[in-house]
Amino acid sequence: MDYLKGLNDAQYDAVTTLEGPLMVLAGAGSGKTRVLTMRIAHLITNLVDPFNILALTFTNKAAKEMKERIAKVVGESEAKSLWMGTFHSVFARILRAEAHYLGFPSNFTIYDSQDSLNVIKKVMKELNIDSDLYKPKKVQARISTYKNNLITVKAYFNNPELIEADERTNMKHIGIIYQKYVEQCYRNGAMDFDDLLLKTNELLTRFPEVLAKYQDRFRYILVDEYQDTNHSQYLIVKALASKFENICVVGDDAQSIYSFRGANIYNILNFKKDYPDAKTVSLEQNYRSTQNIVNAANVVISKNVQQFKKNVFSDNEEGEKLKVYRALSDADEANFVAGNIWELHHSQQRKFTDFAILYRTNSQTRAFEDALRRKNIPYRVYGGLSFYQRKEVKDLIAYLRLLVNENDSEALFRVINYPARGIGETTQNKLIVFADSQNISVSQVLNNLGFYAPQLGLNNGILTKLSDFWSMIKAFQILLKTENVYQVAMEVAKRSGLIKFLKDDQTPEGISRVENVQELMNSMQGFIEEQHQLEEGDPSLSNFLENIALSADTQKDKEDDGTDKVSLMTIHLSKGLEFPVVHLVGLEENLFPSFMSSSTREELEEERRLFYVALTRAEKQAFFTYAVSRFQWGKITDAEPSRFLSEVDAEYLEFINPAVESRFVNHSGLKSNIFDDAPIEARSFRKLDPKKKIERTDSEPKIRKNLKPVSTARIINPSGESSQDIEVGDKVRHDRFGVGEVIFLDGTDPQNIKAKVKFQHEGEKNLILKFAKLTKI
DNA sequence: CTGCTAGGCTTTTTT
DNA sequence: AGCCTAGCAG
Repeated sequence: MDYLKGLNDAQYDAVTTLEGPLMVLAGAGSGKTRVLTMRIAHLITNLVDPFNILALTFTNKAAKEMKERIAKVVGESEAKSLWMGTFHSVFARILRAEAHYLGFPSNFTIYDSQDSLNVIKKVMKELNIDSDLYKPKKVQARISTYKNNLITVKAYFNNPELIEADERTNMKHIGIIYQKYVEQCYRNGAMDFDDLLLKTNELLTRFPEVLAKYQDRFRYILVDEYQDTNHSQYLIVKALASKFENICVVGDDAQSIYSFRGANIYNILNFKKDYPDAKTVSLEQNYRSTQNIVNAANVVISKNVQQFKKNVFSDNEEGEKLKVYRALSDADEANFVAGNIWELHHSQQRKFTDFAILYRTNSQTRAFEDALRRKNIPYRVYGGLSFYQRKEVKDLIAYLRLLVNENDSEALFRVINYPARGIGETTQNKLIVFADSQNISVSQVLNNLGFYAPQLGLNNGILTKLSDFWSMIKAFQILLKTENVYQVAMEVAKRSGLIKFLKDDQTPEGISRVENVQELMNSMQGFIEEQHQLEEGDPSLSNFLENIALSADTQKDKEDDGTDKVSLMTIHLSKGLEFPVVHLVGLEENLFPSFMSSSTREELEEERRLFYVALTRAEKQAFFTYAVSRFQWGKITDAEPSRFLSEVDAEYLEFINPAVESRFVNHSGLKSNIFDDAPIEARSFRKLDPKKKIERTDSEPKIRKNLKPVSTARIINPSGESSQDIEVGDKVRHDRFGVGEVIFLDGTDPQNIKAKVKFQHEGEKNLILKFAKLTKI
């Protein structure tokens, strides 16, 4: 039982309490993951069959990592039969097995948010509902909320309060949209993310024999990140655990950051009510961070009204103060961060993997990518628009989805005229209207085209095109019976004309689209190999599709080649991770806290928890940055520092721009005075004479002027202006290729000079001077 | 039916 | 800045 050594008392308690309900309140950095893994390992060494253990995590990544760690303790073969994964993936699997109970095909398609939004838009169009009044995104959010609270269409229409509420907000058609949307999904043989939970609930409630089966199977249940479960998930867990009550939930109310998708913090706050006999263990010692970091985080989170009393502390060194950098622009901010990383990489011999750049929104990524690239710092962006959400990738996937589930009309109409084959909107609408009128799916119409043709009102030319398209799909389906996923996809890409269509576009974007499709093919081959290695591997197309529907991070894993890279990600994605040095950037009002979340106390508290999560990722050092103005939404916007900065006690902070520090200390109560918008040169004068503040607005145009060079000067190349005279023999630096020497120049037209450069690591390259971003060194 | 352009609109976080 | 749509020419 080596693994029990080195646990503190609370951890030991949590690991060894195997029976009965248990709630582990795990403060940030308190060894939560360790406790969870050890607990599972302990169950298995105490002869609990892994087959009877269900562990629900928040991300697939967390599941994968935990499984690997467990395998190290109890061995590969034992770990294999564990059920571990996200709610969505675990219950998708169960739903496939039991789909017939619910009248769904077992090969149902899983719609991601994008797909479901498309369906909602179409439904609204059919209903002739003004999408200006009913923002599809809002409608989608509303429907999602209903589903997550188990309010089915029927329940909705039986609940006058809900209907009234929607009427009050001028959305009285929500109900009918909801209904049509659900019907359409059903007809398409598709479930959206929320359905995976909702239908599981339906399955367990309506069919006691199914419930009994899974209750017996999952005798020991563990739920990680319990504070982020929604009502629907809560009910599933409760139902499954109700027989044996061996349920262990782990979480931290201070880190609940997903209420926007229905997470209900009361699930954890009320655990004791659900299980009066529940034992509670609090893990309060933070092993991760310095005292300064932990204390600063505590101060901020204490501003929240809604929380458990907890005393998270650190016995680590006091550590450095948290540094604050005030940037002039987003580009300046990014340059500072990149420079800082470079600095620390050298002065402290830190690896690049030691660094994380955390931001509130994905759109902030770009500036940092630019800055890092310019300094030749390797980095990796997590999240963002996933590979599988790219248009060209989704298009090919839509073909594949159609092969597996031909009722999926979302997929069908995505590809029926892509690449263009003369089946336009008019034709498509006729098909939809007709199929609707007969209450059948479009694929059924296409399957019996000859029979329905007279009623469709289409000319012979179009009918031929339709039947050609459909026989192509049918041929693919037959192929699927004998060939593997990769071969089928290849055939689809070729025969559908997709590849040719993409290849015709020789712009850089077009080329990268082809590469992305290639990449998708590669990932299929990877998938096949992987599945063959697994004992119960399933290399089928439907399994492939399920994998990519439920894991936004499949492409991340692939990129995870263990090389030394700086991590860039949203704060949400950083939950559960830790880094020696964290840069928390974009600390500005309306960005963080988000302008979408500053209206109610609840929203603001969630933003504050988000800040808490971000800060507690840091082990040794934390840097805060904010920009005084930011290029965003197509224009330069002035920004004020985030309120969270002023919520951190000054004793934990150190300002890197000295002028700002004195201001901060002097007027720490008056936010508008703490940070000002003036350019640096002006600042030193003003500091002495506060009266000059009146001129503040006058100085704004100046900032703009000053700003531009900062953000663009280094991106835009001296385009042929020959302002940068590069000659043979010069030492130069290139963004991507590093340092090299110019060995040959060719051409007289200044717009078209070619340079042959021998790079230290990359060898010789021919570059067009105009485009290559070469800097003389 | 397709392909192009100009103009309008909306900007969070994710399984 | 990017995405989507409407409108128009071929």
